[in-house]
Amino acid sequence: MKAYIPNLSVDCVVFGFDHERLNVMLTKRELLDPITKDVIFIDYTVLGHHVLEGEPIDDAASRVLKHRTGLDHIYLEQFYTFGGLDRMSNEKDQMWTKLKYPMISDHVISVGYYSLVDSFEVKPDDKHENTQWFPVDDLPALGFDHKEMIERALEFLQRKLRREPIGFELLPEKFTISQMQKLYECVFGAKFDRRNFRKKVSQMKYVIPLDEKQKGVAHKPAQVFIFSKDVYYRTKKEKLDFSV
Amino acid sequence: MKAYIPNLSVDCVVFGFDHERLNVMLTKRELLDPITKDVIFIDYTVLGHHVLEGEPIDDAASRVLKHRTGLDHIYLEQFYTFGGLDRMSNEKDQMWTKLKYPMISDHVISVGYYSLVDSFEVKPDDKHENTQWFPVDDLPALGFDHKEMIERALEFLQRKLRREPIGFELLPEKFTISQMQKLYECVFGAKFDRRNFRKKVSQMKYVIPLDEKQKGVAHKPAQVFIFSKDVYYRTKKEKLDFSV
DNA sequence: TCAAAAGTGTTGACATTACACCCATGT
DNA sequence: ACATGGGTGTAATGTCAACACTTTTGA
Repeated sequence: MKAYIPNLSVDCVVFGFDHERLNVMLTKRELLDPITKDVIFIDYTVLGHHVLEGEPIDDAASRVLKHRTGLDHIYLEQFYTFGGLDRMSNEKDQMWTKLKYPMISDHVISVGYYSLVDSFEVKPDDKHENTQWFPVDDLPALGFDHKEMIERALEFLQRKLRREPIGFELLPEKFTISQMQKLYECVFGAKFDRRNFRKKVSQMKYVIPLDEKQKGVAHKPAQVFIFSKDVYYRTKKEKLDFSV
Repeated sequence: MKAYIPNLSVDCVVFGFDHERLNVMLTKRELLDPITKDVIFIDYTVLGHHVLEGEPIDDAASRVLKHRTGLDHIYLEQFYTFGGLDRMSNEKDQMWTKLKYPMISDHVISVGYYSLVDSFEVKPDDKHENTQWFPVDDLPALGFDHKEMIERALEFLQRKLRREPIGFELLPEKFTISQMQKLYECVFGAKFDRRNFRKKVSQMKYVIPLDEKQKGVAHKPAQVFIFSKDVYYRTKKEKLDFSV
């Protein structure tokens, strides 16, 4: 077991989509009085851990994800590094740190990553105790600066999704246009016109219809699509317009 | 004098515009054989330094800038954190580190910032020895992973400039549309149509014409403009289109 | 008077928006 | 048979790209 770098951690904001809402995976943090065993506070944090000596930070982020969710080889991207002094300055965070990690510096820099998964692949009640999904627009009390961290991750995701087809990481392999539209609406917090959305999607050559329809739904079954990374990379070209 | 955090540094990619090209400020790094005093190698690095204990990383970046250029209160934004193991793996970087900073870990995480200044405000031959401007499209040999760092900073700058009017940080307070166009062309590495560019600029309410013309130029003198941050913030609104 | 950059409008192609009706399925 | 979401086209508007000539100054 290698030693931790005392003032460097990674935090992963794991986004999941359940075809209704955009969710974030959070871990319960419960501080008990060491003597009376009373609950001092309960709140939640994103998944994080200290970086090990000699460990590349990207690997540290993968390690955290793997360890806390069992997931491997999923979309993971660094978005921002949080290094203010105030990030641990709440009273409860101070207590938590002193009681649980007395050897850790009170100035921890944290490299923020975000990750995209299909919510259905990670069940909230799995063996991963104390870890569950919360809708991004209805978050519980959060520890440290994790509220800001989630907001920033979401902005980053929005900007990225405007430029690149990463939304498919949040969808099952086979999906319908409606599911895709719902996803975009959740991420951007906006409504889109159904016909215009479909028009746009039909111009994306890398969203490919299958010879397959939805089954078991009480309405006209929808066409099923897959995303082809391959076609995407072969057909993409840079746009050079500048705006604002 | 506070202690450094041994494996955490900040690096600032300082961009400057001299109305001809986009430049980066680099420091000469010269390694001499400790016995024979022969030059072992010469190359350049961006401006960086270790973070101090208890110092917010944004402050560390400002400190580096102030110390190395004398500049204060200039545009400064974090863009990416570099934390691979290979960033110091070149033989020359290893030698440099062993000879100059033997106490430093060989796994240093570096938070990358970029900064925007008007090149004319920082003269390359100032008292800031060993620091000079290089065109981004004609860089010398660079130490560590600083080539990748500059490329990434430039991409980041491009994306930011598409969204927000930060180009004015690279221009003098009063500027002409041609200077502005040249800047955009340098940053994006593209040519724009003069009339279309002017049309676009004239829609930007925050680019305000002065009652003033260029002087001493051997052609029709150009209208002079200023940028109003104020007007920008009052008139901006989010765009919600998603592309690709 | 010449060289050099400033300034100015129109057109066609394309993308974006707004909008209403019929279809296939399960219950 | 009905409720539910699936699927489709057009017209109006806005945005982008391409393009050539006249003006003002200093040398």
